[in-house]
Amino acid sequence: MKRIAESTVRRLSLYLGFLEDINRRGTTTVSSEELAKLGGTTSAQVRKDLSLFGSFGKRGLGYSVTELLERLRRIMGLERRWRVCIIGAGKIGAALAQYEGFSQRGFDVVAVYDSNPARVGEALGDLHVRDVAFFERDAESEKFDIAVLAIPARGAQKMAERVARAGIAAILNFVPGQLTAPPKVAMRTVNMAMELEALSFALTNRD
Amino acid sequence: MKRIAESTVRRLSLYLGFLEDINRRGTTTVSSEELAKLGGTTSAQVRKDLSLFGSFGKRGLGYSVTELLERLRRIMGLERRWRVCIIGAGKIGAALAQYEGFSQRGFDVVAVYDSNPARVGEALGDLHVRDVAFFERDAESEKFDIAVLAIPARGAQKMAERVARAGIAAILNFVPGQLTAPPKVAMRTVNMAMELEALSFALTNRD
DNA sequence: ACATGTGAACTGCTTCACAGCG
DNA sequence: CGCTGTGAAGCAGTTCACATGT
Repeated sequence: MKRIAESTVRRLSLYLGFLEDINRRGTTTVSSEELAKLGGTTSAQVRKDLSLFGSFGKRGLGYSVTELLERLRRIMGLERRWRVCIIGAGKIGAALAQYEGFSQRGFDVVAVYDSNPARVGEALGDLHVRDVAFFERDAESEKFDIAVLAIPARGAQKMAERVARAGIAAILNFVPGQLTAPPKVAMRTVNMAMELEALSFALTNRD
Repeated sequence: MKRIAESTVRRLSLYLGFLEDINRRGTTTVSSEELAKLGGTTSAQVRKDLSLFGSFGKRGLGYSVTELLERLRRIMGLERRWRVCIIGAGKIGAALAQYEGFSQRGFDVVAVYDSNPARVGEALGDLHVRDVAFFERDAESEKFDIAVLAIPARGAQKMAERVARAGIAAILNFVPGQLTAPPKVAMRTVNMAMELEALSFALTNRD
């Protein structure tokens, strides 16, 4: 399959959200123009994005909401559920562990780890924090698909490599600081400080 | 000033982080090649990014770490500190309120709001949660620069408009769902579900 | 008539390659 | 000589515009 731009993937994810709303409202048909308006883009962009994966619409009419929903779910890999482990039970890790939004979208947080003995055993929702020493053992039996890294920068690179060695091919990275994805691992980084700095830049350099 | 691409801003923020590390180590000079390696980009890209704002380097030698640090801080608007309020004291809002990374980078969380009476008054670090009914009154006297929205999707658009009307020109948006930035407001969105979906896509469509 | 699907044109970011200067 | 700064070239993503199918 041809390479898909990251911006396209982001938009597909957006469209999927819109379609879920639209479907809940009982609307059965949607045009590229309507999706474009919701997503702040153009109808041509929507059609181009979808056309990368096939022709799902009916000329003169638009797209069937349920059909497009199903197609997009398949494209995004959301026909199945994903097993997520969180590494780091600090403020952010703990908040993520209890965030309901994940399971609603098909991601089940099935384990939380920390290296701090004071935190091990602590309850987070219906999980309890495990010692990260057991991470490799568990990864083998529990088949984690995605690891969320929510630990301090120091030691994070080592941990990322442990994750990769344990056979996990995707990392969601909340580490504040430099982290290089191990080979063959898909990584997405969320860096709060960087987002705030972008706002600082925008405020400082407006018009 | 000419328009700066979002990708460029993200990289400048990265370079800034690297320079802080490098400076802490006592190194005084850095080349575009070294910054490129740290940031996973090319030396030409680094030079191009910096050249958008001036010529800070010395040919044959590289960049003075302290000078480039100062220049970048000025460019990013980080010579001053920014006053941040958080709206929503749920899991994510509470975690953000207590996240030390913000103040380290120049962002002071000075207030947290919630609409739920059960949460109002609760202590978060050395702040206590205020009733969002007082948001407008406080915004006037406390001069918030940036609002972090960490509330459910329902009602978020209204809240964004209250933020804008209160004269705050920047929003960091953690709302899971559609949110349109009010006119003249700079907004950055962090959507965890979208990041996970991008990983799902990558895992499903690899090679 | 209407909205999709898609080559072609366009825009803008990235990479190249080298002149310029310490 | 080495590394920056930068026009020019290359490439990727977006927008245009229209032929196509219903």
